[in-house]
Amino acid sequence: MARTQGSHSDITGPKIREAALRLFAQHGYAAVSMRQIAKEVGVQAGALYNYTPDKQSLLFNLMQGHMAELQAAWDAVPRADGAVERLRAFTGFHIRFHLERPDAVFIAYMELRNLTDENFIVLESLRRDYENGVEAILKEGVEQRVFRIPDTKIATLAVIAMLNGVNTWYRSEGRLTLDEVENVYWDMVQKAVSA
Amino acid sequence: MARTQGSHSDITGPKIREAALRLFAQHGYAAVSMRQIAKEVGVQAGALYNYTPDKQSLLFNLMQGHMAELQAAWDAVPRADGAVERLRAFTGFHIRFHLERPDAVFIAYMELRNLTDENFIVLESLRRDYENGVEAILKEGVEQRVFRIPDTKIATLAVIAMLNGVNTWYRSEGRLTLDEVENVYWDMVQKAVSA
DNA sequence: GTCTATACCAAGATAGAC
DNA sequence: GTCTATCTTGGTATAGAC
Repeated sequence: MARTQGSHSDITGPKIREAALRLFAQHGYAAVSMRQIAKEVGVQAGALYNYTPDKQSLLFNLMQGHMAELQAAWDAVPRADGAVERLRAFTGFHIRFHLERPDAVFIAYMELRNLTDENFIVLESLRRDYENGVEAILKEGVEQRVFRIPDTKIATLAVIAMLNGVNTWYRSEGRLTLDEVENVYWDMVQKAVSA
Repeated sequence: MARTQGSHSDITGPKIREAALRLFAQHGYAAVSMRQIAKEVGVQAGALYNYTPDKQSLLFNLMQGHMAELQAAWDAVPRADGAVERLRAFTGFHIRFHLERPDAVFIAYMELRNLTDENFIVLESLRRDYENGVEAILKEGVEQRVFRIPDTKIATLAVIAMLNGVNTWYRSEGRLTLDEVENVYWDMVQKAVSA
């Protein structure tokens, strides 16, 4: 018979984060109760408070962790030669990273409004850092005369918005492989910013 | 002294829709209570139920109304000559229509998960109709050899995702006029699908 | 058509036993 | 670290008076 009591701090913590991530993505932060999360994990609601001071912190930590991972992963991608190749690398990276974490991505974009003002500022700053990295590539390409872009800030947001769209329709069982998806988007991104 | 009781059916109905639209967009459907909506309108919570059978119907009607308006407005745009001009017309239409109704747009994309299964199917169908209209333009352009698009379905979603992005950053007091925004996006859209 | 009052239920969070 | 039990608040929705 399974134990229903005892210490499980090393596994319960991650399980709570996983359950919260999935449930928040599926139903929305406000629509998910602490009791629901606890049920998924297999503990009572009160036990959650050994791992998070409150529901808001749970959300914030998930979002902050996602953005930190995103930035760290992009920073770890080897710097390619020239703006065109760097943009191509970014396109592939961004698509793959996002497709691997649909829940975290969805939450990071959708639950900003449910953050406290304090937490919101932190997330906005992380998002801006990431965007600035992309804009730097576009600016570089404009200087090198390989891109022609009326407004690099808007183009940055447009490229990211376009790439994020892949999460709304891609299914791994679908007709296209990841490589094909990447190529289709790269074709569009590249032409969109081309000189 | 202001009346606190009496009949106001002709103004209360629209006021409820406006308040719900704004509050849902700002905080999310699940996070907004009927009491909050009532307070904005200036009535008691119970009075809302003279206008909607329940909270879910209120959301559904807002979303359905928005999509119906969107489709009707696009259908009313005069059909331009050739795929390129039609796509340009679409780009301008889509940007302007969406910027005029940021709250409704936000809800239409974000609150799908809070619809009942039945209502979700209806909305998805309306969304697909709209997308198909865009894809038809792209296909036409491919046939006429003015566009070169590896996958018209993906390109449709990519173009719409890119254009929707404008709602996340545009402010009417900002440095760009609507015409300039339109031109910047048209430059990117046109190049992205170009042959 | 709106009010007040309320039924009923579920939420977040805490206390104290084990 | 988890449990059970509970406090307090606020949710949707309804009933009946005006």
